[in-house]
Amino acid sequence: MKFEAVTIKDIAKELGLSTSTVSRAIRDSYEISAETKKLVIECAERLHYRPNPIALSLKEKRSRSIGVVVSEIANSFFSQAINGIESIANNKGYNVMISQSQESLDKETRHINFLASRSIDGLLISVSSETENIDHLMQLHKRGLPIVFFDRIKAEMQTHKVIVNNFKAAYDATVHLISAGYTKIGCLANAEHLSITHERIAGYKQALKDNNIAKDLALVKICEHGGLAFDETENAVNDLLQLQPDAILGLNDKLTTGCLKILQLRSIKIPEEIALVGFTNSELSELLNPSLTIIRQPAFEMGEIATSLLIQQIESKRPIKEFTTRVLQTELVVRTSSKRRVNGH
Amino acid sequence: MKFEAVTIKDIAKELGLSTSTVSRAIRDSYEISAETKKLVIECAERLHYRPNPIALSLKEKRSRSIGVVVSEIANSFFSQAINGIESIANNKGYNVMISQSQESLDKETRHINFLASRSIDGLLISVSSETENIDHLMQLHKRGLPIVFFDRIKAEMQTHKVIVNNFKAAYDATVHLISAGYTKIGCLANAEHLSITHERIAGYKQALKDNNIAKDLALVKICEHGGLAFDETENAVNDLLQLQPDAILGLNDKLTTGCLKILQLRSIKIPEEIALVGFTNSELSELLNPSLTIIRQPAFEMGEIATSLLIQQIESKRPIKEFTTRVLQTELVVRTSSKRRVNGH
DNA sequence: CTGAAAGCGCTAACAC
DNA sequence: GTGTTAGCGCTTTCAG
Repeated sequence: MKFEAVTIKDIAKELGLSTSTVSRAIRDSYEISAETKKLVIECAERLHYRPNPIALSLKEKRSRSIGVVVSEIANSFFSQAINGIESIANNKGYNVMISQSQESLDKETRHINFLASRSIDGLLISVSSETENIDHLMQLHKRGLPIVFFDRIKAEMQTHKVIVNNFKAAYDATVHLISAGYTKIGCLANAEHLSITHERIAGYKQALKDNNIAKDLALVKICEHGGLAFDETENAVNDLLQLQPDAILGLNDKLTTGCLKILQLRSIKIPEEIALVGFTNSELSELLNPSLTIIRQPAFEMGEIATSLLIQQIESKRPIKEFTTRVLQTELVVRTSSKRRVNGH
Repeated sequence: MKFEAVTIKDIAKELGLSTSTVSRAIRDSYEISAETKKLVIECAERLHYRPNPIALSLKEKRSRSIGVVVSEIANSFFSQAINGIESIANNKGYNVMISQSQESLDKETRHINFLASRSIDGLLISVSSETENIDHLMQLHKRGLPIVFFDRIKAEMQTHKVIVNNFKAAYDATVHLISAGYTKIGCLANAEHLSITHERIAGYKQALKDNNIAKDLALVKICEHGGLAFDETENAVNDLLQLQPDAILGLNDKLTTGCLKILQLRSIKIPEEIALVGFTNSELSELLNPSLTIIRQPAFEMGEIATSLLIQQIESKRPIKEFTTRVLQTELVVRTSSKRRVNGH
């Protein structure tokens, strides 16, 4: 059940040439006569010859492919980012190998090692919500694997990073809620050690402070699994509801939609009884019931930029010492779910 | 900027052994003394040695990895299927390489060739909506690459296939609409030559026939891009609306949600003015406005089954001659968007 | 029990 | 202009 490819050797045998001649002819080397070239090319076509990149990788220690690790491809933010990644990568002749950590450090580690050992030329990663320690990345990085972080970054590592202004995004969303008349604003966040989590929580808190609203720490609920475990989200929302907030801010995609679902299940009217605003890139957000006020990230663009930086680093002759952190802006799209509150209710 | 991995050679040098001894020690060969083994293992750990699968692939002509090609990972059906694929594959020690064709034959072909040349052991594919001719697949298949189709299959190729009962799914959905009082049912379909398209259209037509509703061919609108090009969908829906249907059946995910969006834009009330039912696996379908009546496919399970069949074929000693086509059942989830019609309107 | 050597597909000195 | 050879990392005869 093995599948045997045509090799350079087959062509050589067929034509009574040496493998090196064939190799050179195929790569259009100046040392080969036009005649031989024609012969070789013709024969290669006839036999459906395809160069074996595995052999190439072995030899050249590079593969013109880059690896991507995200927590979940079903997440619209990540699938859009991946599209951005592919658009640049393909454009520059790189292939993209995608894998998902499912928010598990173990899976993340396994995928990264797999990718690294398949001799990818570089890695794009948004770490899992379990990833506190990044030894698994550090090791590869020290050995020279170019790595670019996007979205969920780790400060410890000296590399290029592409993020959004999470602080401002959460700040603006919170201010929007406040100015729409909401004052007791709950917050659903994922794992605490993630960069995006504390930046977003910080923005939320600052907005409360700037508007003289006493911050109540109980109103911030952490979901370690970032919404992937529905039970956890449900408990968090239920706990939050005990405190009778008049609005909820979802700090990521799955938490926001999960919250919406729970509120619907409990027949809680949005925004009459409680307002809902959240981070999400889902194209369905405006079609939801009610249409959702969201913070949208420039996912596609983030993918593009991260990939450009990565490829630039891969192709640079000298080791790069100066690393940039690109910070993009988010967009607040106001819809029904955070409609201005009429007084009293 | 190259990243040098620790090789068996480094260990050999470190310990003053030959590479073959190290190789055998690492693979726990009976020929190696316990002492040497301990030494080698210890040293390998210390240097963070990882075997190089590229070298292995080159040698063994297999890689314990399988390739997956789908049209779009952002599609909930496919992302769920991929989760099913990964669950089985990882379980059996295989890695999964995912790529998306974006409904483009060209991209599909490039990805497949890339995967094949990376010496994947097998391929799982749901073809793009542009894929009529499958020479690119046939070639690899003839040379012995195990291929399993799922979802969008091609009859020409003798392989395992995993699909749902598309005919019945569309039939049942149409009957449901009819019995809810809708009689002029429009239909949004993707590229005509796709297996899923004609099976679903056939089911739709049969349901009309069985209920003595004259079928009006104009009510079936084809979208070549399967909903990926919003303009195309918009034109199709607008054309359809000219004919004043009282219900629309969306034959895939993007077409269904695209249609919902257009109806909302035009402030057409669902289901009062027009009912909407469609194929989708999105977890948001019940949260939409209105909550959507859907046909849900067992995506995860399809991924699992397809992967089991593929791995079984990969690991089979003798070439497989008998191929199965597994047909799973879909589920019709009735919600508000196809609520029973009150007479007159 | 361990080492030397060949070979997987390909490229790149180095010959001639 | 073309052939020979070594080597990328690893396994696997075949010798010792």
